[in-house]
Amino acid sequence: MSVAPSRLRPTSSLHVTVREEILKRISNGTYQPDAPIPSTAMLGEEFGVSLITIKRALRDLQAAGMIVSVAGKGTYVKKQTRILRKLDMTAPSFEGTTMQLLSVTREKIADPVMLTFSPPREAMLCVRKTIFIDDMPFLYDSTYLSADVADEIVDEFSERLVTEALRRHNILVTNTDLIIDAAPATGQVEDVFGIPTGYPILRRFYKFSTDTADISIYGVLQAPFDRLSCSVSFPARNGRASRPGASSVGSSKHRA
Amino acid sequence: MSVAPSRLRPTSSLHVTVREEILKRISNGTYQPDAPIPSTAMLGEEFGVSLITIKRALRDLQAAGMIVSVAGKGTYVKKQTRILRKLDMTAPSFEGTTMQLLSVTREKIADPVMLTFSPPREAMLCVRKTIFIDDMPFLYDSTYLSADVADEIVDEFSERLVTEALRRHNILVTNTDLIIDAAPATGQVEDVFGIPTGYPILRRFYKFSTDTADISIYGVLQAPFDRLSCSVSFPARNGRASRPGASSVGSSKHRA
DNA sequence: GAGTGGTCTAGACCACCCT
DNA sequence: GGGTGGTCTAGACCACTCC
Repeated sequence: MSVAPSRLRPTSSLHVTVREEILKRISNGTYQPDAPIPSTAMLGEEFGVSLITIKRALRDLQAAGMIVSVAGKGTYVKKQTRILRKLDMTAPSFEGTTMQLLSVTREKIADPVMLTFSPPREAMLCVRKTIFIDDMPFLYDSTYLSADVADEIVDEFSERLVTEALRRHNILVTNTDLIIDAAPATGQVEDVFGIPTGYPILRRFYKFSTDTADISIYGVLQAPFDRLSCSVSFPARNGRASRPGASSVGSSKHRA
Repeated sequence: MSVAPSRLRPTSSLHVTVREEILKRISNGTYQPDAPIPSTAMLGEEFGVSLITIKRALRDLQAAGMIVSVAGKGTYVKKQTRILRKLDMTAPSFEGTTMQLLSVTREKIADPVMLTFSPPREAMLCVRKTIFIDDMPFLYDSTYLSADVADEIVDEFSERLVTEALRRHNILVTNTDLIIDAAPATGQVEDVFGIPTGYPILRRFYKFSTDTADISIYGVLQAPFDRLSCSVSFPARNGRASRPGASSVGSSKHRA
């Protein structure tokens, strides 16, 4: 948007033109955050296009996280608030952090990304929970534990962050492996965050190796793209390296 | 999909049922990678639903990166090949890496995420390029340089990776700041990768500080979610930390 | 009950590809 | 020319919210 506007002519299809016009109105403040935009009927009349074309444009804007439609009420401009977190900061405990246990099951790890950690192939204990910040769902966590050692600390995992739970049991994390990727929302994450299918998600797969034999923790943290991003720093790549993750980029919120 | 199938009844709408059925056929091999699936007309007949319902389902599958539709030809199952890269590994130079310069412009940095690096507010030199691996576009790079110092090395930047160009000029990187996030594809990235609007993108914002005064490099690397993911490791979080980024997760390809 | 968004349908035109 | 996907239309039903 900031690049190559190319607003010479309606570049292509009708619904794109409509979408970009609405986007423009959001950018320039014609449509205010948290306020409803005109109904599909009104927009259809204004633009002189059919309803489904309007709806198509709105659907795309929803997929881009710009608006939220509530059936029976209206369509609202989404207020953008994103949290920036340090990657190495595994136990941040922001103020206002709460969590809600969703399920505890026995499952084999099937996710192809997580399999690159070469986890045990047996069924493991799987704890799923939602992490809220200021009563807004920000993270969806799936933690996998070796089934045999987990019984005594499973309660801990359902109320605390993984790293916090480990620390409380005096288990030392010797190594943290992370894989970060993006993915379209599917299944349970859609419900947890109330987002449409295909909505971009930031995923952080983790493997915590510990000094205690047989205890390795695997899992994924997932967040909608507009809620969370993460930062790292690598000081002095040549010569002697120092503490990883010490960042000059502070943890903060910013408008996107 | 691997979680909570809940296939008791058609959970919800028709297009969802159709989508999941097609997804199932892709999973179980009924529809093979790189092979065309039946036309919308045939699918519509088979499922006994209207064409636009089929098209809706296919559009969602496209947004999820499962299929590719080519107008006038057909719809194909996408072969999943993803590259895993280490985060700290800024100059990998894989075999088969080529790049194509797209533009060199003077621009102010406007992206709100990049502004968290607090870059200079003046117009900077902006070099945009596409990075190919095995003739497939994998990365879209936008690099911002201080306009005054860049003239002599701008050619370098258009043919090489940022870090390589710096090394060739004996400029030492003293600090690397990264911000990783996900975002829906918009504008130029859609064209570069041939992906639809809203397609999940993995973004890696970077800031390279150097030992040479006044030279800091800012930029973004963007890749479709199904092409690239990245890994880091943090050994020994307590006590003395050692080399950052030394990873037990190898660089490799895997099927998703 | 009026208004909203979500879904579904039947039918149409176009641009494109392949034969 | 026949097949494909992409777009657009008009019209309909539903579930929901708000008054």
